[in-house]
Amino acid sequence: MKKGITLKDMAKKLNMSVSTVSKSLNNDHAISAFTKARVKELAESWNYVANESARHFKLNKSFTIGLILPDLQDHFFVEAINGIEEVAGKENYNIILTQSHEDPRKEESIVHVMIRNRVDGLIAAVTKHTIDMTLFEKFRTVGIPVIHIVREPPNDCFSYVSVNNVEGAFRATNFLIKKRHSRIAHIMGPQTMPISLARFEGYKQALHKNRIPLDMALVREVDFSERETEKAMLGLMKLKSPPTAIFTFKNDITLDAIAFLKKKYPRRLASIDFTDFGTLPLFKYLDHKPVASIEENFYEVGRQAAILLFDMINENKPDHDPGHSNIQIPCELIVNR
Amino acid sequence: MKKGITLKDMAKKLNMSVSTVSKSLNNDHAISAFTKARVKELAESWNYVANESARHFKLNKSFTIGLILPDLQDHFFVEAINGIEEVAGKENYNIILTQSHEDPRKEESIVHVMIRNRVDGLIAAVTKHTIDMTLFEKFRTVGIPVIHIVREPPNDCFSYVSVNNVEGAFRATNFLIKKRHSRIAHIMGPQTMPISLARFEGYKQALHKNRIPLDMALVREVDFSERETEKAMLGLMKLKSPPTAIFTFKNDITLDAIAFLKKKYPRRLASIDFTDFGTLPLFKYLDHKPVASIEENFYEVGRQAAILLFDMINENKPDHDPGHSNIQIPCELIVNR
DNA sequence: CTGAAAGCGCTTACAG
DNA sequence: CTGAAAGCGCTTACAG
Repeated sequence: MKKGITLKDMAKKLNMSVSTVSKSLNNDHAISAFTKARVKELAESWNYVANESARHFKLNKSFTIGLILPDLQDHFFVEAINGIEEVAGKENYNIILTQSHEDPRKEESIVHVMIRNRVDGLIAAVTKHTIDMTLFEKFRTVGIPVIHIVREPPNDCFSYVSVNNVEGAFRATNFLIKKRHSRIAHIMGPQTMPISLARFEGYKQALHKNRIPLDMALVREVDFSERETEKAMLGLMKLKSPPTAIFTFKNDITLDAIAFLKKKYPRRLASIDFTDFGTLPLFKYLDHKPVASIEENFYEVGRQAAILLFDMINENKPDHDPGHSNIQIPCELIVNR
Repeated sequence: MKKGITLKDMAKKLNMSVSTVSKSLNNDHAISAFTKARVKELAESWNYVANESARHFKLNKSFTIGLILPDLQDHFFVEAINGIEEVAGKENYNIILTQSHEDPRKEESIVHVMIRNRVDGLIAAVTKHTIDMTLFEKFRTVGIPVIHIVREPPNDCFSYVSVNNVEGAFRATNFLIKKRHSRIAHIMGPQTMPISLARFEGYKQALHKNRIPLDMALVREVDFSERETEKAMLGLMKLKSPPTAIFTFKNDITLDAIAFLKKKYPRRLASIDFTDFGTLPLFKYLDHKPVASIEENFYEVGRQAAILLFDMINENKPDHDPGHSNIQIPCELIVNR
């Protein structure tokens, strides 16, 4: 980096003090219009660009928020980023983006980077394997507000914004019931993820409300690998009374399940209805797909999380714990074409 | 932000000077092992976390590189990020990530943010509509190195890293020729994008090498919208001698083209072979897809761009223009299942 | 309305 | 091996 123009350089040229130059550029009301104009003119012609590092340092604010996400390949994290970006942009904040790649050790080292860089706030989705939250408690110690999104933290004294999983699962299941299905299976995510339990809960509630008894033989747990999904599907299809509809944890599982049926039970393919969470962009090109999917509004999740975060940053009460918020964004059921 | 522990606090406690504490933590060889140990022990027990803002300011380095990308929804940009991240991580650099959302005005404001924040280097993919590069020339003025990726800058005096589009297009076309096609169409991207021209060039070279005359009736330009692709396809299919194979600019176009055939020319669907650029993640679930695709190694593009950038950052010769590099990453032809 | 001065938390050349 | 001091570029309470 070359050295840039400084306030001092301009002060010298204009025969005024550094303070006056600084105040002029900051539109301080104490400065005369004439002086302001002179300063601004010079700044313009010299291409003065303020050194933000110096400001950050002086003001003890970085005007930066940290973002820790597991993996940007999952497109919903990108949507969340866009929501966050919208709010951060308005506040003139920058975003330091990092990925944990689902590795808790990487997550730990990122957390320290964030603290060292004195981000003014943090938004994070923890890894699938994060169970120890003492890491994130450090932010409280140093007074940096943290909002968790999408992945529910295992410890519930953190602020958390996500979609309403229970409600979404309820709707997805209810949709199948309204289509006159009664043998409805659920392929759920790993029980270690709180979201899996929330969606399972919605499934149960929908059955209950419609007086359909819960049959645990129809509930299978997978880890998102194709192999596990195939195993789950095989188990379901081998039942004396196999399901006529399946609500799965998410799109990816549905696609593997459908691929399995295509391969092993092609004649059943058309007669089994799927619902799930997610809306993959390539859906329109698929010949076989879920009849309906829950569209998760991750843009809104990101936006709300950022709004919440800036409330905390701007209220600036580091010692006073405002309690933890828990925001659930409603999600919509989309009937696929 | 609460105030954290400072070097001064620790110096006082240990009855030594701030310089000694600083040097100890930085493992300065002039400091005795004993002193270092004492300092580090206290730092540990007090949970000292260095204030990077202060370091950055003092050292006149931000240890941050800026990233300007058009849109993270395009998954190849995410791959590029991962490549960049790998290198930046090793150098202990942070990444400020921004999206231009294909808007040159947004791009301009981002550029200023980057300069204000004194990033040590920048990696950018310009918007589809960027024609004026004076914006990016500002970085040269202030001595911040810039590498362009993926989107070739309209002005060729910038360093640029991308995949080898000419070679990829050559291979994709050649693959069709080897399959004994001779009526091979090309649906190209907008001529305003240099990449479109590069891929068209590869197409022409493959034809030429195989002594197939170029027939401009077989070449159509689209803007990536479904409507335009349909129009292009209709034109091709209405030819007296329609193509038996089509090389398209990218996956998305192929999918729209196939959807068009399904709708309007279902009987021709099976007999037309497609090749293109890109490898969409959902490919395995599609019933109709290109016979082969060029896999662009964007991870490597990002990695190489970052390596180049850090060479420039670390060599630290802001005045000396090292000339512009142009790196082309080879890409592989993948036969789809 | 303007300016002198202190200070944010570090690093580093220099002196001892 | 350790320390005193300067200084990075800003902002801001205070004095005039």
